[in-house]
Amino acid sequence: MTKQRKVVYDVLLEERDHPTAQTIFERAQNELSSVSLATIYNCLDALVSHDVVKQVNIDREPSRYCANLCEHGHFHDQSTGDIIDVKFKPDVDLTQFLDLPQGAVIENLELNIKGFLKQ
Amino acid sequence: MTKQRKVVYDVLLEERDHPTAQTIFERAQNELSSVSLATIYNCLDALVSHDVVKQVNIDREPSRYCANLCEHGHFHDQSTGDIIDVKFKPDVDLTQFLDLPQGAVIENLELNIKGFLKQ
DNA sequence: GTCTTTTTTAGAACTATTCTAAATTTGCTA
DNA sequence: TAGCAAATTTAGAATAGTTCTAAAAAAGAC
Repeated sequence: MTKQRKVVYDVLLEERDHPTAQTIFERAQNELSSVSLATIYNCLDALVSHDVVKQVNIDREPSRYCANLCEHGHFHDQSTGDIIDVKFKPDVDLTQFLDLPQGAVIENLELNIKGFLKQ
Repeated sequence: MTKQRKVVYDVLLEERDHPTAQTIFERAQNELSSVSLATIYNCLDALVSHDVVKQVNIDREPSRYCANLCEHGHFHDQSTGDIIDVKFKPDVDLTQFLDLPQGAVIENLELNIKGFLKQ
């Protein structure tokens, strides 16, 4: 754990708004002005591959990053661009409502919803 | 409807294997050797924005395209790279199992599952 | 059939991300 | 604490999927 990784992780814990690498870079510079964008990517890769951070991809937009580890989906508000965590209701296993191919073993489930918030 | 758009659409109807723009380009060249990659992208954009074709994005891999219009998710077999359509069981509304933000109006729901097929 | 609009095309440009290679830091062992 | 190997950081170059540009071609309306 280097100071760069700590700063990146702290940025993600601070504001849980699913920032992009570029936004994380800008916030991290406030703590550690010498940090480089390549390092932000390196740190995010390390955190993601150690399952401490989740990478959220919606369409082909820049990846966003999220320190919420419990299983959840994402609601993408198309009027504001905000991304909001969507919890599954207690004890719900979504896969039981799907016609999965025979023998399917699930490693990862990703649910992205686009829409807007009325009022 | 131009001949290029027809060819692109026909390619998608022919083999329902979720090809990338590059693959569609290669297949389209068999029918219309003068077609360009930019045109493939243009045609796909037109088809997608007219809701005749769906664009499927998984991680940050190249977009794939799909002529299956009924609501479904995608199973991404990590050993073969194949993408398999996953139907929802009859009369299931996945959103009723989610804690959506108040006032959420859904325009689009995307479900991507990664894993592999045992045996 | 002419005219306006749309589409196609090739190639340049763009952008998020990854790679490279040198410099620095880490952390182990003594 | 010093020395050393391995890992990490850094700046800048490179990459790759996609989008843009502007000229040529095609489509469709009248």
